[in-house]
Amino acid sequence: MLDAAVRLVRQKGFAATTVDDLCAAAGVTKGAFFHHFPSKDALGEAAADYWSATTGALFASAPYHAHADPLDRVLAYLAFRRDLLAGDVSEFTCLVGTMVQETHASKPGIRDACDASISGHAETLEADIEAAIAGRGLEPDGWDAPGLALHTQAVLQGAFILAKAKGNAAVAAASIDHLRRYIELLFQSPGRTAHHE
Amino acid sequence: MLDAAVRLVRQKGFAATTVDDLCAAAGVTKGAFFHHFPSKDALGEAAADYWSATTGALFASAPYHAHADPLDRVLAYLAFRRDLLAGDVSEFTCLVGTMVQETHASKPGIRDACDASISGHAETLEADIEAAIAGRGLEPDGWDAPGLALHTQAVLQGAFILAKAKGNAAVAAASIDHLRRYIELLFQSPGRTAHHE
DNA sequence: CAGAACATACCGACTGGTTGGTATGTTGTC
DNA sequence: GACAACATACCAACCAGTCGGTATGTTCTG
Repeated sequence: MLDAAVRLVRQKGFAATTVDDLCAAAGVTKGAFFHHFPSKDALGEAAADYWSATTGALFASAPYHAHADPLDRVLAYLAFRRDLLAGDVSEFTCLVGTMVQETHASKPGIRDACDASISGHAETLEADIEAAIAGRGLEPDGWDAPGLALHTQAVLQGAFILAKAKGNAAVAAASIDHLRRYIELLFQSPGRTAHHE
Repeated sequence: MLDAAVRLVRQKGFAATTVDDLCAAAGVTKGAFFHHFPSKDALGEAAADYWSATTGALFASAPYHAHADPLDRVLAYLAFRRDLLAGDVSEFTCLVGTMVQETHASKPGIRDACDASISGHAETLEADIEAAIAGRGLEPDGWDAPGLALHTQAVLQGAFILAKAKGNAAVAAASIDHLRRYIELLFQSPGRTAHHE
């Protein structure tokens, strides 16, 4: 049922997804729906939490953590995100990024659940960024690890919007490449030679 | 009427904005609405076009074009975008970015109008980026001016999503700062000293 | 210039279908 | 038989869109 919600909301948005749609897609009746969720909004929050849990598990078990160097882990994370851009647009875009656009002003519960999902995911990057900063003796001027972690999420969310507008993943991949280039440049101490690309 | 549409859709999204809402906000009757627009979807397309026109005029007359150096114009554009992050979230976020999320799969007309708005705006940056590349004798490796222009729009759109999730503009400003830093690093030839910041 | 014929802009009650939600069964299980 | 997990039937509110009608031009014709 939550899977159906994720699928439909990613395709049509939250407001345009009706409870009847949801029930039909999940193969349950309306009675069952309202047995489990007190309202459609509650389903929205539950879907956001479910999204946090499933994507959290996906990223926790992803191979990019294996790299010894923390910066390599961050760059491998981006490569992993890039590899996920496959299939139809609605299959790789972000549920909570979509929902928060519609609900940010009118449904605080859903908005907060979406924020928790995005911010929580960003936090999983902070330790690696922090370690990369410390490991290279960098002294960031005007930025820090939490801020850079959030910026990566902003780039990804924006990449999804462009992909939706253009109907293809290529433009999103290009933005991720720019983000990778940025991080490489950031962590290139002034005197060092460029990374091999 | 189009102003009311922009305001309401930015607040609630396209699907959640009803024609009656629109009429009440614009002070017109339903008869008048359907006299001017054959359908709600047509209003959506018209609103996207109106958005292209009004934002186009805003940016065309903005002061950032005055700089002599093309790279300075690009950086001043970003400073201008940063300055626009004032007031309520729904007052500085992007209409077409919001609409395309909901309509990309089901309403091709609106999606294309949104794409035209974003892509058209990105194109206004291309000449300056191109001139900055040429003026510095840069030989971009793996990127070009149109791609970087689109990336700026991705960052801005993503910044808006984070601002909506967190309910404040600060996180969006931070992402624009990262983008500015990226562009500064990109245009810093390997041997040159860093820009004053 | 008078007046018929037509066009445009608008009104608001109405409609058929849809919406989120409820009230009341029925079924399976401990 | 008690209680959770459903199913069915239903409702009032709401939705986009329609339709008959009006008021105000505009154009054409003699």
